[in-house]
Amino acid sequence: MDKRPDPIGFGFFAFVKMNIFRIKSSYMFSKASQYAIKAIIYIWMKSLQDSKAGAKEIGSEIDAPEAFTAKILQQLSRAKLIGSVKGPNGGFYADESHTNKTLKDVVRAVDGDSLFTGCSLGLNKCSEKNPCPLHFEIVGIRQKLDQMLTNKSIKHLAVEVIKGETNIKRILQVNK
Amino acid sequence: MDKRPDPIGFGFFAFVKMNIFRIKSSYMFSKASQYAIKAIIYIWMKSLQDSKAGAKEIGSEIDAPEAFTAKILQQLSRAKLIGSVKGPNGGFYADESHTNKTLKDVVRAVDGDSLFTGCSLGLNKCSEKNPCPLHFEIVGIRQKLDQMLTNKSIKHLAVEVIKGETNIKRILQVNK
DNA sequence: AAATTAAAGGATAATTTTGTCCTTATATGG
DNA sequence: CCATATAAGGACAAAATTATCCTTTAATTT
Ligand code: FES
Ligand code: FES
Repeated sequence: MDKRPDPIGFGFFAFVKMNIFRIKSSYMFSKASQYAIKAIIYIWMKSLQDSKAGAKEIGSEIDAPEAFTAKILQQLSRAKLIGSVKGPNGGFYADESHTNKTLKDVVRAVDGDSLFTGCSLGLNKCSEKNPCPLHFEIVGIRQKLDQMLTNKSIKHLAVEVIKGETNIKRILQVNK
Repeated sequence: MDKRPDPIGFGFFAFVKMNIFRIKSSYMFSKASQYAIKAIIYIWMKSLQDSKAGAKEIGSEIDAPEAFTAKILQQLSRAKLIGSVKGPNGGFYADESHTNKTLKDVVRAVDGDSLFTGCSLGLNKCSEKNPCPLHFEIVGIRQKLDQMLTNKSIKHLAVEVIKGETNIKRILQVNK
């Protein structure tokens, strides 16, 4: 039976033995993937306006650390999800040759595909034959996520950001 | 190793300057949450058979490191998602007072609720008014996940494992 | 009451992910 | 060809997550 100090009556002691357990923040995508998605959308935005984007600019425009963003851009470039040019007026870009690349490609390039194919509860293998307790529920959800990441055109998402319908950057604390 | 097809056809150059970047493994849930989910299901299994489970046993039965599992069990216990008794014949258990606890409670107890309420692309706040490019697609998926984690009875999941319909432990490499 | 058992908790280590900095390679413009 | 700008890459640092070990607390059994 839990006999820890009553936070009201013994608030001081409660404070002393406060959070031993850190609060984590888990999301669907790793930070690297989040940055990658925002970066590639931004690159498409620039490319639609016939210009390239440098790593520094991208990092600052998507609220991501610049050097880390540069690493991620390398990965995207090596995976041929974007193009890159060195030197003056160089930078990252996307063109027709990249139009059929999907957000799923992006996520897989930086996170691998455990999100799509691994067992949600960490069994060594996701299997219909030996399903984990969440398997049949998770596969449906995962499939929806998969479809979304393959069907949504990155270019189109970029257009929406250009139109101001969606944001790629930290929301300012203006609204209530 | 992820070696996705290179549509242009110069993949072998890519091979030369192989993976500087580590492959990560991102899942929907953190490892801590995965262990927590499997642990609470196991505890229910034991409780349905009128016995308690110790941290060591639980760790070994769900293929999780024992000491780490013990930490997670502490969190579940403090969040009152399970009960615990010290001393001989002690251990962790679940009873009627825990029947209305959900897997969502479990995930939130160990991972917080950024998975449910945070922006999938890491904007400081998920908002309909200032949505990120994935917002309207993600909310649907997230809601499905949320519903699943609140509606599936943990007790019932335990019954399924008891019946052998699902697994909580590493799948053996026997099947093909 | 004493011995025993198991959870609670603290400290710390290992690993992974995230982030920084600096050097090297290379394309561009002059 | 030379200077410059920018991506590529390597090495390293910081932070977060995962993992281990040991001490303390509290039940239970004898
Ligand atoms: S077996 Fe766990 S998600 Fe498929
Ligand atoms: S604003 Fe990004 S998920 Fe809602």
